[in-house]
Amino acid sequence: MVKAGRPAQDPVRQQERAHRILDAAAELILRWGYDKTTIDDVAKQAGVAKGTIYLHWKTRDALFAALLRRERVLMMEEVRAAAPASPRDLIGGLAGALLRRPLMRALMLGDAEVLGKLSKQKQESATTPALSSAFEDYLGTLAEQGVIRSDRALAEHLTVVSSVLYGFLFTHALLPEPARAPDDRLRELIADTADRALGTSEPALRAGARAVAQATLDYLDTVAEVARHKLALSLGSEERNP
Amino acid sequence: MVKAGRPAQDPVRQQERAHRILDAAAELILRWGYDKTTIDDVAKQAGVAKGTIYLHWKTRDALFAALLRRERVLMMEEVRAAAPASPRDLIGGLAGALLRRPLMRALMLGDAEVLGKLSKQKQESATTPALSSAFEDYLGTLAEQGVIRSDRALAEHLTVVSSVLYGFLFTHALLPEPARAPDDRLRELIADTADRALGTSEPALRAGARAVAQATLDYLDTVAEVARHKLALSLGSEERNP
DNA sequence: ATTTGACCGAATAGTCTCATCCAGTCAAAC
DNA sequence: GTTTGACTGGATGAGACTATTCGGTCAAAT
Repeated sequence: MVKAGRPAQDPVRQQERAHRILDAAAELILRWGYDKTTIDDVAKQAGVAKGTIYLHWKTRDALFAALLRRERVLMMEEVRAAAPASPRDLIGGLAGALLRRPLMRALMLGDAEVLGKLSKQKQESATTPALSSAFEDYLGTLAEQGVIRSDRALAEHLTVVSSVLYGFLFTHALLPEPARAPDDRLRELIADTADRALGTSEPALRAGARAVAQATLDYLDTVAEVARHKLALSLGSEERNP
Repeated sequence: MVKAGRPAQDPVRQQERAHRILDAAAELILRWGYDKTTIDDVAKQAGVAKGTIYLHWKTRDALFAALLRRERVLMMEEVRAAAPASPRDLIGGLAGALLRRPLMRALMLGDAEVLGKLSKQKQESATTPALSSAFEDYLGTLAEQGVIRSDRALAEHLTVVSSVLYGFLFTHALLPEPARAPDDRLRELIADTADRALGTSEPALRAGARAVAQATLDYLDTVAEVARHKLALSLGSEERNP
């Protein structure tokens, strides 16, 4: 009865509010887990009314999907900002970024404590065509420059990288605290293992190095761009179909 | 009053019976899963009375522990029989053997469908000292012969191998059938990745190769022997403490 | 001495009822 | 047009009780 309801309609303010809500959701989901974080909690934490949240997202799940998408964007931008110049740096960057982001880690490890039921769906993501082709382009360039072995199918390279990343992260999470290597060391081990697995570790020609670095950045740019695009859709109030 | 109840006491017959019971348990657990396999089922399948099972194992869990121990023995003997001559062959052999044995796979992947509650304990296994020292000896020899890099702690080598094995197997299991590489190929990828990660892939001197092969077999012998010993304890009617 | 299977009790599964929670809606306030 | 929060109803959980299952025992049979 006190506050007027009309200062807005400004799409910038709307975006800001969307992010405030996501901030609130992130904090609560990390503290209490997905299953125990209610929309009412999020609304209170974000300082908006519950109905407002439904102006942005049609369902609870859409809200959390947006949260994860935002997290992915932040992660990819962080990786990109480090300007990796080789697949090795790229993988190291990804590993480091994943280790540093609890939500991403939980998502990747299928952590039921944090993500509850949400973690069980998550194979919906049939990778966007744009991403596949960007990845293929990237590998193509790497092969041309002779920095990865060409006796293997692209799909196999993907399997190798995924498996190495996943294996180290998971094993790391399972290990009892005392025996665990520090995160930075783990990151090195991952980058090193994946790099050796991919490569003819021939140091690449001077000129090739530039092409590789450029391809790496291009690839990251594409990935980040796609991620941002998906996020943008998730902030407007778009819908996933059932 | 016709048949005496005394033909037995022959420890060989007892052993045979233990194995028959384990065979029965293996078949049932693979068909219906751990949670749904009852002692009565096992007894019927094995053609013995329920009480007889309790002459061999004090609890249901002890029976299944014995089953897994036996599986491990069989697997290690299979790997050993292939006479791997390098860490690469060893890891490939392990991967292949794991892929071929549903119970081992289920155990490794924590497959709740098959192993139910059992899969949640399984961190009881604080590796036997004998195994650790055998492993250290093995790595020591490899380092001496220059086939693995010596700029890394032993524990890290272990982490690397575990992570690679685990990562590939798990990713493999998650992937949708059509996209999955065939088991043989996967085995190659695993062996290759782990080998590159461990190694100075310098081909090792002629003389060194023999020493490496010998060390590999020695290591496997020790592991198999320890496994057999633990199994033997599990067949007698020994007890684990709570 | 060995083996058996009927038997026991603890744990689990099933059923019904009542209370609570919470995602999502919408009429009213601004 | 925008925001709100009381409200709804479907779902989920708590509680109380019964039925069934199954690990483990032991007296009897051989």
